Amino acid sequence: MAKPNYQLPSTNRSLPIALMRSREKVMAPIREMLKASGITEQQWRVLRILSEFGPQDLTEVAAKASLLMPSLSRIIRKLGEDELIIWATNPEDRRRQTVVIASAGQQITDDNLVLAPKIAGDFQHRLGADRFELLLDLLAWLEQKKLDLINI
Amino acid sequence: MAKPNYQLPSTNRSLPIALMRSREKVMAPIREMLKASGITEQQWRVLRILSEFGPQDLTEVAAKASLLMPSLSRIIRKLGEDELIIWATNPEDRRRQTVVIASAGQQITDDNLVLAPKIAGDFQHRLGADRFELLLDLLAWLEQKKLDLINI
DNA sequence: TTTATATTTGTAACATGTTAACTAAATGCA
DNA sequence: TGCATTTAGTTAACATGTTACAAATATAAA
Repeated sequence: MAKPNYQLPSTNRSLPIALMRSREKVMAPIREMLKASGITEQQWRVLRILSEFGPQDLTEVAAKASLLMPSLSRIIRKLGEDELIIWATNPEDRRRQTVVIASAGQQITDDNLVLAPKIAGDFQHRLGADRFELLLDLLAWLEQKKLDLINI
Repeated sequence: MAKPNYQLPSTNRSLPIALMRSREKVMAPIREMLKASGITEQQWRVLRILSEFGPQDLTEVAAKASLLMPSLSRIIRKLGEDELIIWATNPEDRRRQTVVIASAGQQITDDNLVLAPKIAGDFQHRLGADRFELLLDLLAWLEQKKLDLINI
């Protein structure tokens, strides 16, 4: 057993942990809302993207939903089994799977679109519109540069 | 098949998605670093907390690491199998499991504490110290109030 | 003391995150 | 054309996230 080192930096102002905790807080009411429809947060993201951007291939969905392909692959299979989406091989490039939202999926999307903006709006109201936009900008900056470990 | 509704709000300025993407970017180099030690991000959080705050019960670790108990339960079992931690029933309250970092776990913690602050520092430098602090403050504000769905 | 309740942890079941390996199809090029 | 390379997607394996439920222990109330 090692003697603990009490000199470490505190986790309290850790950016990764702060991002994770904030995300939990933001997602909690959304998950609560989606429970009534029997879908998960990720399934909701996929349905919303199909509803907003129309039929598209899996790689496009993955990019827009920030899902890795293996996750999306399972999600699409589940959504297909539940008949919330329809998907088929693209005849012009038979590697591609083109996905379309089905009526049951559109219904779930419509149902939740009443409440979803109100939840988002509550967080916006909590911070104030200006600070809310500032937060989104700061988060976007984090993504801009590609981190190179060698140059740290 | 439903006709897609193209009137939906864009996902581009969605706070949950922005938080998730930022977190991915921030964690990527940390995961890269930890790969050399053969531990995951969550295992690293647990080790770091045990190193920083000393021996403590599982519930305390879960709160500090923002892990749910079922996840922590599995992580602790794995860390124990790998002999990175030691844990035992608290004799004063035999429901409690008190966990202590082991020497191998302390070694991993020490190894990574050279690089971890540099990775964090890179993001801080990317935003500038002031904006970095502002970001942490904004994230903290998100968590402050408890959201009540009924009052939205 | 006995019963009821609360607390701490564990387990199960299912969904997703992550990396690696793989298949099939399309593309680039000698 | 023939063949290597690239691209799109799937599958496998393991770890974690999430909810629900169960078990053990401690504490409060009757």
